[in-house]
Amino acid sequence: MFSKACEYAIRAMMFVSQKSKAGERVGIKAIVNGIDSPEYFMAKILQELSRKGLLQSTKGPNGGFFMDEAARKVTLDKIVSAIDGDKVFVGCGLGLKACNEKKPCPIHDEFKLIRTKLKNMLETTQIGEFTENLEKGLSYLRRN
Amino acid sequence: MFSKACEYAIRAMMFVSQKSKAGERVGIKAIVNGIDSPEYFMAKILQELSRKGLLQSTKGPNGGFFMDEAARKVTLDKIVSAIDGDKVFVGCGLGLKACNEKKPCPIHDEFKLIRTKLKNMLETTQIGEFTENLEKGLSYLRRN
DNA sequence: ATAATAAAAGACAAAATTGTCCTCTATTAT
DNA sequence: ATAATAGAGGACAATTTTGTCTTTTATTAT
Repeated sequence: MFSKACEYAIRAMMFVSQKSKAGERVGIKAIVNGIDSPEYFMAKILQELSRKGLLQSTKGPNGGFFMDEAARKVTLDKIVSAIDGDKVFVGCGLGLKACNEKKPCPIHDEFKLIRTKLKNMLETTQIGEFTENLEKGLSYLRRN
Repeated sequence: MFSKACEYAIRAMMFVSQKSKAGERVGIKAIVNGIDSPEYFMAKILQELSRKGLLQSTKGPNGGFFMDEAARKVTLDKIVSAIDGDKVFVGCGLGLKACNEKKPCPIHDEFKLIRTKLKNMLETTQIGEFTENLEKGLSYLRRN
């Protein structure tokens, strides 16, 4: 569904969002430890997210990544788009380039419905929504 | 969503199903031409599908692939499982190994809903259902 | 018998994705 | 000034996926 890079991105954003709400900045090491992802790969992904303005960072001692209130309201589809592009949202389920309303593939309509649901879910879910459950230990971000 | 191999598999099955309904057997070349897929790669995929009993084949002159009535009633999820395994149906949206009801990832429930819809669609769609629209030219299988 | 075809297996190549490492620069708190 | 940290870029390796090619065998219609 999503690429590994995208999965890491989402989890990292959730992690940073949680810490930011508590007023903390988090370094790459802390993030990597918090969500159990590969360090250097994660660093590149965070740079990309930062470049696209989805999270903030400051250099120097006590620097690190953080998210202001606006960033914590960013919806999941923005993160997915930033890392995976729009392929999750636009491609044909059967890989047909020219599949569209006029020349639909056989599962075009059924597939569209699923995709609309997914899109809708991603567009209405803010990254900051998970903080509470994470704090309570009702959901979690590490992979093991 | 699906791998390329899986997309080819589904399209090939639709194609063979259509031809079989008309009483024809189709060789690999005809299939490759009919759905615009890479020949040798397609051959391996068809062998796999054949091995798993999702379609039939006969050797010799006028041999080729075909699907009996039972095969044409096979649902899409069987094809997906045969080629991609169950990863579409079981994995966590965020790539967490241990994500489950007890220790859900933050988007566990939302994601489950989407996946259930997809699963349901695949389980209730028979490969032979598309023949009519294909015949009428209302949907198509080539990628260009 | 011959020719046509799928089955099978393996080798290989190309491309994409994932992951690691290194170097240098910029910024900032102390 | 120094140290800590992110940013940037590039090189590279590992892995997975996709795709190509060759050879051999088995089967079957004619």
